[in-house]
Amino acid sequence: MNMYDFLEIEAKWQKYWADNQTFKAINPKDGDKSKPKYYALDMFPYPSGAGLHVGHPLGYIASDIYSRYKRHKGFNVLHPMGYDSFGLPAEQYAIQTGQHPATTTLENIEVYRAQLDKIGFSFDWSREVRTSDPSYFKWTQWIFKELFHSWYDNQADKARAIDDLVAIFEKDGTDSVQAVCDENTPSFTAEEWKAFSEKKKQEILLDYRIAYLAETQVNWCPELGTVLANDEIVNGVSERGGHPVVRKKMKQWSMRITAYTERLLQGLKTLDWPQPLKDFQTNWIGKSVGASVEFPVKGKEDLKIEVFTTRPDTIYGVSFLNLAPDHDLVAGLTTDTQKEAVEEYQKKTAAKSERDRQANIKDISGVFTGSYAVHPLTGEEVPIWLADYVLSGYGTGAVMSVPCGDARDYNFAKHFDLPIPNIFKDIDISEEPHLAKENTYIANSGAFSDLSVEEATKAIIEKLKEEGAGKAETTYRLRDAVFSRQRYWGEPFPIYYKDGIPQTIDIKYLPLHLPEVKKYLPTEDGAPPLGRADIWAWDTENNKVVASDLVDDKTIFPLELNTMPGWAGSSWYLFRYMDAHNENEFASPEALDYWENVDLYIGGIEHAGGHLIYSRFWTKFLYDRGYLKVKEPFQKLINQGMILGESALVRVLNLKFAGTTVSFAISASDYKKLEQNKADEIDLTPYQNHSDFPSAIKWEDLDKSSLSIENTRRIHVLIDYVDNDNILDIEGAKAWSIDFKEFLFLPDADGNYVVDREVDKMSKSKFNVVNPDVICEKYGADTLRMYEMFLGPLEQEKPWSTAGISGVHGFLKRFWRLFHTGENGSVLVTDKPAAPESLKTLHKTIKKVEEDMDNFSFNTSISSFMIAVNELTAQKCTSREVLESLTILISPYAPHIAEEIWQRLGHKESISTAPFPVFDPSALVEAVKEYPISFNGKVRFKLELDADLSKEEIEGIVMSHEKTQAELAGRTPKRVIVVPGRIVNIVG
RNA sequence: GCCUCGGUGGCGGAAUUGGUAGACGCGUUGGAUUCAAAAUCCAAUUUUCUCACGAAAGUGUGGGUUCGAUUCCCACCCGAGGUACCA
Repeated sequence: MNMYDFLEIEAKWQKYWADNQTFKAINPKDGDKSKPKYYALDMFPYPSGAGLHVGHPLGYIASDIYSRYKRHKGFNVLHPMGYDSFGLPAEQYAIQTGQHPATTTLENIEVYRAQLDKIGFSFDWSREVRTSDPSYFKWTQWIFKELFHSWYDNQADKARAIDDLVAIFEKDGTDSVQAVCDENTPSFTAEEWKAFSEKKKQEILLDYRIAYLAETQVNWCPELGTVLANDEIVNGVSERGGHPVVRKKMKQWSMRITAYTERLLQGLKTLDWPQPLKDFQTNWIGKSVGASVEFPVKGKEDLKIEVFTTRPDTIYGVSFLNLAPDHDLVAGLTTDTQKEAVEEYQKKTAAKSERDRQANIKDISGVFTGSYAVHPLTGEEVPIWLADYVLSGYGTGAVMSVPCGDARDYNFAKHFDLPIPNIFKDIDISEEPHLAKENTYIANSGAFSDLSVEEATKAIIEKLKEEGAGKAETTYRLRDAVFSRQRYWGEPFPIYYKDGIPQTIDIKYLPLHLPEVKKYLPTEDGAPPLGRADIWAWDTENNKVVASDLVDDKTIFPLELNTMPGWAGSSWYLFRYMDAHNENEFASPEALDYWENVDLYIGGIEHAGGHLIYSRFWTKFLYDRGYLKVKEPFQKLINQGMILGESALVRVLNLKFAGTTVSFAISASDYKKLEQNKADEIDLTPYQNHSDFPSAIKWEDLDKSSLSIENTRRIHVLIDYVDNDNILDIEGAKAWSIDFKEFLFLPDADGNYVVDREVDKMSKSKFNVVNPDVICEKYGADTLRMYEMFLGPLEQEKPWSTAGISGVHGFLKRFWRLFHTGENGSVLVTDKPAAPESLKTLHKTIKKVEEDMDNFSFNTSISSFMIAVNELTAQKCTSREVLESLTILISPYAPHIAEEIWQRLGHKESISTAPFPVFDPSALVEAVKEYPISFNGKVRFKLELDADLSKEEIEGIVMSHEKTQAELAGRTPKRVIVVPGRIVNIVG
């Protein structure tokens, strides 16, 4: 009786929390900030059809523990959850089945919710958001409109309303404007501006808008029928599905994120993010500081080659120029004698895929154009070459080659026997180039000789400026973000086209709902799926969507057919949670002011280049336009490590006989021999004598060539059929899957078949997925929560293994029993003062748990809980004070059992309202009383002391102690080192 | 190549302003309880030598600083992840 019945307890409290809205966060009235706020957020999931496995909740459990801890600490905690519910898988499924993506998405969300609920999270579900919900994407469309109606003013270094720009144009034309805009934007006077037609004006403004429409080179994926962002492409193929991607020019919506490069970079310094993630974003933005330099072409004075360099100090070391093979000027530079070679080289490079170029990174190739450039400072002639290591997409697509100071230039010069002038003082470059900048002085550089690298950089840029041959310049790798997707299941743009010019739809008429289509594929002539919609035109008189064939381009106009990318909805969702049901604003200023930004954000590292950059961009934009008071969305961020699955593999060898094949499940040693091409060492008698070997097949017919690694494969088997010694339950596996039925298993001498084990991402195809529901049913959610934390540090990748779970489960049982020491297992607590040793146990645990919380080191807290429960059990502690405090400490980790015990102790309120116990150092005084003493680092003995004494006091006691005196034997020590609470060393 | 993180028992992992390395858990071994099993409890468990008392070595390798180094410094080895002809 009174057993720890976790199933009943957990169901009971999950219902209680839901019924009582225990975790509903309140937005205080009138901006009352007397209670400090804390915003803990998880990266919201895309609800896929596969449901959750034990890896998914890891981060949620961590943020939940921290949220519960913060509630105990008196914070007003916002801890919401929602779904990133627009996305490709639902659309692919719709294409295959014809089912509307909204339907499947809804079903998946229900499965997710049921699974999440079983784990006992303290989410405030009243604030749930779904990016595909019209009440949500209304505001995504609104933000797009704001981006469309904004431009970036470099002088103010912020985004401003486009109306401001129009006013400036009307007053001064382009003269006083310093904006981030398209390269070929024309200059004009105020008069010229006023004279422009409305269409012309709109076209010009489009060059300035932050959300703009432009003909851009995009990554087109024919297989998926859509463009992809750079971060959606991995190794030249699409991240999803692995389809090939080609470059193509298309008219696309883009986001002028490049306006924010510097601020995105600077902002990183203010964030408490993991270093690898910051480094990733720094590289992704890819800032290079240097100079652009113009090299006139000899004999063609109108032609100038602009190069970008980060090392202007080395300009006297230039011995040739290198252009990208597809550089615009190549045709004009090539002489007749070199024409054939150049064209062949261009063809060769163009044919190389991204992959080939990466694979052949060591191959040096290039071709001379026949032309020469004139060095802007020395006037010397330098040959112009083409090389495929120069990329047209970066910088100016041309480099000044300084072989003595750059590895690629050096190798190139050696390979083609070009001169390698040395411009470094006292440095030998005969074997390798000199790349370092530190302690380096320039030589053979005219007036700049003897300057340090740093001095020379400045002086040479100055000189180039004087000569009109160059200027200081900074380039970035980050490009503007393509914002159009040729998909159905995404946010429609609030845009229609009048005379080819995009117009926005007023907020009053938003959201613009997705139209119904019969098929979710692109149209036959290549338009996006929305091109199939019968009702998809905008009636400007009645302000509503009408049938597409009514378009007359007078009052009824075509609507945008593209939809927004996945990152649109996820870039601002953190703000919607603050005021999730606001129908008039994306969130009220009061709510935004109160909750500010996310204090703790937990999620995977895979969003480093996408979501986490875009959402910083939008936050800064909304800040510029006065909607937000914060400049960054996520103050602290933790990347939780993935939980991996352990999979088991059976090695199968297909032996071919005349006309048929027999599949053997072979031993690891035979497999290894095949791998090492030592097939002749394999003993074939067990194969031949296998009891199930078909009698109809003659062994003499064996095709010897089938004894090779090519005829093997490894097949995943459900891990449940494998024991701790990796021995396979052959009968079980055969009954489980039809594949295994036909294999002839070759057991070892002891009759066991041993499988290979591998640790890998959890996936259905590997049969290594562990479902949290199963764990909850067998051990309970509290055990699952604690065990996931106990596996190891949060940030670390770790394999899931059910082996250790009994330890945590056993702890919860002992915790339960600690209270049920009364007659017949009833709860027994007393109000008598607690024993000092019990107080010691308690306060040492409080201290440790608080420290662990500060460090997000949840795994070590669990160890101290285990120690505490063991000690208190041994002490037969029944003190209410001690046991209640301990329950509060444990409750963030194991909330269900804590609530149940809390109630059994006579409390009416949820334990989540209880204050966190206060640490009392005096309870620990006795705990630290042993000081080992050493003399000359050799002799040591222990001395019992009281704690909380000063160094001097301890030293006095130590020195006068008889043991010390005996040890010293009349000698005087040189030094006595005292570390309070630790150790005492006496140095002779 | 570069960047980042890491390397501690049979396993997951503790321990950092330098202070008794191996907490806690798993596993293993032995024992108690039981007719038996499950469950529970107790004890041992870094390695080597020793019947034992005990001794020595020991945190990837080699050096260094220090009375004292898993921790700090230098050089190297190995592993994981990321990234790249980025000028």
